Amino acid sequence: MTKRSKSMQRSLADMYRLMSEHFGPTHWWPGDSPFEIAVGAILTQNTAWTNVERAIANLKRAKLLSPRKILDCPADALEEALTPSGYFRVKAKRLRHFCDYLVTGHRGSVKRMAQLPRDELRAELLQVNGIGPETADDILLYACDHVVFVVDAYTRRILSRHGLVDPGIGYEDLRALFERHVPPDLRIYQEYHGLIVFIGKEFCRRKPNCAECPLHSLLPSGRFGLQ
DNA sequence: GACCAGGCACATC
DNA sequence: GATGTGCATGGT
Repeated sequence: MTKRSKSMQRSLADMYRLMSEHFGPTHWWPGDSPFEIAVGAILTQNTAWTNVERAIANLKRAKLLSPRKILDCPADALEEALTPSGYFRVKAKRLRHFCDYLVTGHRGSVKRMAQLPRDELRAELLQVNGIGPETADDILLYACDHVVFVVDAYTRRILSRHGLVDPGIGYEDLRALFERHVPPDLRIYQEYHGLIVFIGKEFCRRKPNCAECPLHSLLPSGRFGLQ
């Protein structure tokens, strides 16, 4: 292992420890079933989680939280339920595409779908219109218990602000970086992403609050205040 | 009232 | 292959 690689390994371990000490266990991702988790992954695309919660509550109230119910229900009823999560027309379509895939390919069962090997399932999910790399990895990690590192806007922002990666690093490169340097453990990967979301929301939005951030001590000297 | 949020597909160059 | 644009709501 190269010196550079060891240093990255240490930085990512420090990051996890600091976040973990600050927040304790996050038990991320919320959801009563694997299917609900997958639905949340689609609905949270470019959207605040609070808005997603309302939409999921609507789906539950309308008894629509199952793949076949979603496929059977009229488009406008589905869109109405999804309204609070924003982009409701796009998301209604994306949800249908996913449900169609699930019913056609896996008899409507996320559990059955999860039996596929990780990379095979990932490739299948990426073929579904409306599921990109982050959504696919959310579903793999939290709904299917596959060990995969989820990269999101916060992950890229936090690592680049700490000088660990180039801000323009691509999704797959950043995922590979984590998977090379963090030992593959399901609970740790689930927690790691959850902690990044917590940190991101609290300290690392467009107007970052680095002074209060538990990761402050990891900032390379001279970078503080340059965000 | 402007700006922003855990993306993604599609058009255009 | 990079870059731009539409999609929509609710919080700050």
